[in-house]
Amino acid sequence: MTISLTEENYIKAIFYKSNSNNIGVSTNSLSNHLKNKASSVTDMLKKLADKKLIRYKKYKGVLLTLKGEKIAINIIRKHRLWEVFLMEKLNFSWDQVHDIAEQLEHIKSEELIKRLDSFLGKPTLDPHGDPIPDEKGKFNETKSIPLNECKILKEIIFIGVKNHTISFLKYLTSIGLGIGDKFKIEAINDFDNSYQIKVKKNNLVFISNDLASNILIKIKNE
Amino acid sequence: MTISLTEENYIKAIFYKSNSNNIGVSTNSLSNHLKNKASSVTDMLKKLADKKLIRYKKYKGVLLTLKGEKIAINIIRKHRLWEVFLMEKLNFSWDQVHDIAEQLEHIKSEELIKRLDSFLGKPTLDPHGDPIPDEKGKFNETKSIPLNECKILKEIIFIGVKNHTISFLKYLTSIGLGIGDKFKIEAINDFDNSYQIKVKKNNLVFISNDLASNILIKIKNE
DNA sequence: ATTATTTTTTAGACTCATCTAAATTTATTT
DNA sequence: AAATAAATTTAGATGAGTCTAAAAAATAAT
Ligand SMILES: [Mn+2]
Ligand SMILES: [Mn+2]
Ligand SMILES: [Mn+2]
Ligand SMILES: [Mn+2]
Repeated sequence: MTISLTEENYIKAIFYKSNSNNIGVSTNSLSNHLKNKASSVTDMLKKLADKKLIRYKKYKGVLLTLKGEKIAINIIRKHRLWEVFLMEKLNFSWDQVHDIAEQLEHIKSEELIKRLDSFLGKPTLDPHGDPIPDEKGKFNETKSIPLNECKILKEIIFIGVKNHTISFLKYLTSIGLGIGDKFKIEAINDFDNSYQIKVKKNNLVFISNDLASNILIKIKNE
Repeated sequence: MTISLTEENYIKAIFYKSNSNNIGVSTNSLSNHLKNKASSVTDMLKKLADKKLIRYKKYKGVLLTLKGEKIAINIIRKHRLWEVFLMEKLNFSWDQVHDIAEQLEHIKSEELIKRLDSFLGKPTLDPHGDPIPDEKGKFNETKSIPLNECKILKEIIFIGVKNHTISFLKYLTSIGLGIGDKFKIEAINDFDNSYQIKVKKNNLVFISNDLASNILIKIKNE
């Protein structure tokens, strides 16, 4: 059975929109995510259900089958491995890799991915701190919290981003923040819940609560 | 103007079928090459002509415009760079790279190709000895002759293949022949125009005329 | 110069992925 | 419990890319 590029993108979208609860993904949320009309989504859901990649009940939302989930995870694996390649080998910046990986993730060759994985040293995290599932589809999730949930002045490690837009990533770069960096919360303004942090020897940086909610961290020594 | 993957494959096919003489490529030859029906080819030729990528006169065959040619050469450049990547960095063998490169050549990012080119050390030849056009589209052709045109017992350098099928490439590998190898013609059988050659310290290998016609060589010290 | 053959184009149909507009179902308010 | 609003599906249409069958043009053979 062959799966088209379009079908792959639907499968991936369903995976991303799936909650850990067993509640089905709604047609509208897929419609928004994929920027297709809801009626187009319905058409595709019927097709994916025929192929046993999803479980679909009219009006009731949709869930991936095991088969569908495997496909989704494999695409994500490919996407993130290519992102590592683009960053580590071709020196792209972390805000440039996603769009190109969106294309590369659809290249069909299991052997290619196996070799790419080895070539890159079997990385476990992509340039944005997201875990790369292994060949069997296992994610190695490191638990993190958004910076704005941290209410104490602590030493912090920056381990991921919730927002993946180019402008957000570029902004973080501009204030000297990269994945793995340690920084210190110097002050929390309890009026607007904004932060002042100090990255290495840089000056203090002001971070709005909105920004802080998209910065995923781990508290040092914990 | 965007060019679809399908259109790219037609443009590439037209480029490959173009003779150095200014004779148009026929509908049937494209039909054979692409394994599409002639009627489908005609449809696409109309579309490509509308986009000014080809010059097309009904019943008269087709020629690439300068614009079309540029696109064709760029696709070939991408294809061959990816082949080098697959072979040099991911250790694929020369018979495995083509099919994957057929997919990779359609990835759209000029920046990606620029960086890939640098990463690979700006190679000028692909794994099959074919020239890689530079950023400006210039090919650096090295002149070669098919082995079966060489009628004297000489020292030879193997510099390319005319046939790119997996089975042919695998066979060459099995007799110890790889691009750049030097070998000596030990005998030419004038009954069937077959060859006996000696690769390095290996035993003698018998090469049929048919095989020899697909082996591109350069005579050593000439 | 006709006739026959081959090549190419046209006509009409199909699948995939999408859309708009209308109908239907589900959820929310009164 | 109706009425209203929101979400979802159905119906019908479109463009890209393909196909088969038939018509037309170009070539080759008599
Ligand atoms: Mn990404
Ligand atoms: Mn990522
Ligand atoms: Mn190739
Ligand atoms: Mn090649």
